[in-house]
Amino acid sequence: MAIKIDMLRCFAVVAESGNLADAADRLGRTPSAVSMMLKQFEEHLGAPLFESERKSRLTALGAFALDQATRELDHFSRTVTALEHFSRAEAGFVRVAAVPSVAEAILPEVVRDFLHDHPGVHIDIRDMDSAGVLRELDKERVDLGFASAAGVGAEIVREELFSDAFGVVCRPDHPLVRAARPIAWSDLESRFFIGNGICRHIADEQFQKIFSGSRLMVRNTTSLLAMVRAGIGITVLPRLAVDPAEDRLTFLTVADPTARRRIDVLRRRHLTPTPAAAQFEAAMRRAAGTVVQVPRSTLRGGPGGDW
Amino acid sequence: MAIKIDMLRCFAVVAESGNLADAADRLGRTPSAVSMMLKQFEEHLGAPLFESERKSRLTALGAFALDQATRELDHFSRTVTALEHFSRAEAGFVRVAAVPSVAEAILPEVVRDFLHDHPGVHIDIRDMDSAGVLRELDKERVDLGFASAAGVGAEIVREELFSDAFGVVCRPDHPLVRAARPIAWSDLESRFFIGNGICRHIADEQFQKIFSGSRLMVRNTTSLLAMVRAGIGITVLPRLAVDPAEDRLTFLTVADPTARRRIDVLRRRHLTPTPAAAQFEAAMRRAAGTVVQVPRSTLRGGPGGDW
DNA sequence: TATATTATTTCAGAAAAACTGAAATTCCGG
DNA sequence: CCGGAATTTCAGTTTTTCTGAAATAATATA
Repeated sequence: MAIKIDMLRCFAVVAESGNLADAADRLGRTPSAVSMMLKQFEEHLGAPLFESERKSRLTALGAFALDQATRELDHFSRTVTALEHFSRAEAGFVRVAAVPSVAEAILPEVVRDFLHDHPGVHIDIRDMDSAGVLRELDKERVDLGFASAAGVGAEIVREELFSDAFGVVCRPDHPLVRAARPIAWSDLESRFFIGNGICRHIADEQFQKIFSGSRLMVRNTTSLLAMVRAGIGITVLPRLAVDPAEDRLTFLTVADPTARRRIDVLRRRHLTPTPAAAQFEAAMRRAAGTVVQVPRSTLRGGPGGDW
Repeated sequence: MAIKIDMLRCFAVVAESGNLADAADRLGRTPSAVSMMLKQFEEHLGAPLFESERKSRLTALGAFALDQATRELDHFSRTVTALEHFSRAEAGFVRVAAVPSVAEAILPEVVRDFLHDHPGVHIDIRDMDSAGVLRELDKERVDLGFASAAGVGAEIVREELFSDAFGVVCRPDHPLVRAARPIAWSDLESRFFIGNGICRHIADEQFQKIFSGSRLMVRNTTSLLAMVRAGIGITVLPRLAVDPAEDRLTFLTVADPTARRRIDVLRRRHLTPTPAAAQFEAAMRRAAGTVVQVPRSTLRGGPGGDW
């Protein structure tokens, strides 16, 4: 019979206890089981480990074996806990690519809690546009992507994380605010509309006419919102792209129910995520259910944008 | 079920083989046994180790586990071989105390062969008188003693290793050589007898008279033999105290059959020797049987000396 | 796209290993 | 030398692991 970890453990406990009965107690076995295991170990080595039948004094071999066994058991338990921690996502590495609005609106909270719950995990986050997210994923440079990806390749799996409605963003003193009802696209016709990258994908024809007629196009959200705050005009963005705590801006619901931006979780197909990544994805899903105070999308495979 | 070394070994072999069948072959098991063991391991970790059912690509957890398992298996095998080597005395340490004649006549050869046969073993040898050997043994500063120890304490076990006859040592041109027959103690009466520490213990009364009447006493063998070579006189020593290759000296058998010096192997009682020490003792016994060309002692518990 | 081929898993029973409780043995102190 | 305590042995039981056959899944082939 080959030497097993259990033999070493058994021997070490007996050697430390100084007698069989206590050792058996500590091991949760009967003394006879312990005795037999010890005998096996001695038979394997071909020499006695203890001076006499009373297991109090070690032979030279016993002393050497105790030292070796102690080291081995320690090493083994480190290995096991390392494996367990990794598989329970208490250790590991998660690389995330996300579009800015996710990175700014949802990730911070999720990451804070996740780091707290999984002390050994490192997280790497990059924000970029949807195409970039797909590219990173494709090159296996990230484990998880959060983006609005309409057409993804066969190698990428896409699952909806959440969707948020588009709405009109304007100053609180803007005339539209007084309407106190969902805004129709036609309401925007007479207004100064600032175009942006994301609303380009809203399907509605009427809106598209307004969009293509806009005289100002700003691609960066921060700049875009600064323009709106300055009273230059209004724009249309998904809910999450605008900080709700920003009181110099108002987000107005639009009447068109199809105007939603959908964010997917993206993963490489046939590539099991690290346990840490799987846990992170789960945390993101939970957050998407609570943080986003909007109904889930009724629009499948719809358009999206890079916020 | 707890993680076992066998699980790690199984997993590592499969991961390296890239498929079950080959791995099962290498492990000497059927694929089904390997499959089940792998399943157990995965269940313990709670996550898959391989990407698909074909065990070719590892998941992130699998890669991590392979790394850990490889290290662990390596460590484990080192531990096992260390234990096995130690118990087979291929490694270890033997501390020996011996009286000079043993240290000079028998030990060199035994040590040479032993070191050759047991590459990992270290040997420490000290020569001293019998009392010193007992003292070292008592303090557990040596594993093995070779000495003539008449009265030993209860804590020391004594077993005869060999005995050699006392004889007369003189120059080849000494008149006694011409006698060509065993020397009687009476033959020494008219000779210049050089006393030494060991022959003090020869029981014979006639000899004791000669001994006590000697005008020169030399306690160190080397000096003693130098005196004999110089023609100052003759002495009486055990066979092994005189190098047979020394042609400037002759060793003459004495008639008294009880005049033997007995060398014992000494060990501490209730202290199992290290495997290395046990092996060394065995080697000494073999050597005592062949190197010493004298019949075994017929004298039990008899006197001895410090050579 | 169906089919043949190969690889893996599942299942049930067999074999091996480990365990238990009782009895026997050994050891140690008085 | 005896009595109690500790340990070992023994026989039977439980647990674990293994095997071989059949089922299932994946891949290659026609």
